Amino acid sequence: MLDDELDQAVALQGRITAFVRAFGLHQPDRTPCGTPVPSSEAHAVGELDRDGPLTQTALGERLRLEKSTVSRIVSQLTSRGWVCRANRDGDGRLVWLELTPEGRRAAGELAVARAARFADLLRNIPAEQRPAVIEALTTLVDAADGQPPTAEVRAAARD
Amino acid sequence: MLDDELDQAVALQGRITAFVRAFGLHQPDRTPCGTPVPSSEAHAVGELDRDGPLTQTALGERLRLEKSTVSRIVSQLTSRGWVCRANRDGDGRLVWLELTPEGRRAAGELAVARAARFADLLRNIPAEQRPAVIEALTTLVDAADGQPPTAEVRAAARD
DNA sequence: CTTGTTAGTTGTATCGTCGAACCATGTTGG
DNA sequence: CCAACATGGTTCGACGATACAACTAACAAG
Repeated sequence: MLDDELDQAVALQGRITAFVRAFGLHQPDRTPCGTPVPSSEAHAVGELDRDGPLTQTALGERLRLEKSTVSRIVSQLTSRGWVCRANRDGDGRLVWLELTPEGRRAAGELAVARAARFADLLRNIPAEQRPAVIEALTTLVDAADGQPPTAEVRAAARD
Repeated sequence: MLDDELDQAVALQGRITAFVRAFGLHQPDRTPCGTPVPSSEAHAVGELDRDGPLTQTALGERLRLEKSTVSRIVSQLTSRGWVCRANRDGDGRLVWLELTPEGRRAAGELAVARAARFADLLRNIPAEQRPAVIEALTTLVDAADGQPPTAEVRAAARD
């Protein structure tokens, strides 16, 4: 590995770390809404709002979460009355998740709150640099997708 | 707000969300090392390794964590024998944190492991785009710093 | 109908963080 | 000089987020 590459890797690491801290991704953010909503639930609701009814595994793949974790999140959402678990005819094992009208309303409010947060962030980026930043993030996501931190990878990395 | 800006905000949000998921920032990552080290401890050690002895509040500011959280992390690190708490002469309230030789060794190993992770990421970014990505992240950190998610801000956002 | 697979659930463990209450130790103004 | 305030840390209790393992129910083949 060239020194130049090593320098770049170090820089990348520093920037990402700094961003995580500066943007508060560490913190157990209670997303604002009528009642405070845990962010994991907010993510799930957002996904269901965008991509219609999903099974739990499908939702888990989108969120990159373990099925057990998804099951718990969904339980919380149903007890909130935002999601309904349905067994459509066909495969009896599948649990189809769909937002209730309440859930759709909540999803809308959450989307607004989130948008405001990101609009603030955007406002602090000089206008002429915005496209470049968005472009760069796209590149970064693609790069991260190339080395998905699945359970196997993480387990291997631990050894 | 212009529609264009709104579109950009939505794009930004999507990219950041995608990156968080793709890079696994959600997951309780046990950083590899001799023994698995919780990532919060790894961050603290890294900071102490870079910026010499620090007081706990100083460390907390760097990590953007509450003093109670820092106290707990430091306790774990001292019980690991990686950090020593010292009371220098002067202000008797201050607790100065310094890595032990063991701690410095561990910090080195952790740095290597982390560097490998980011080198992998870098390798998935086309070489000619790397400087642009790093530059964009710098811009993003600055933007995030402009609206630091401190306790007051988060509390205000909740209301 | 037995064997194997797949979708979800539940139990257990760990990590990560905050806020409030509390205790020292300093600092400052009367 | 001492009372009142400020500051750095610690402890306690709570909650969020996640994983893995063991289990059940439903399906799929042979």
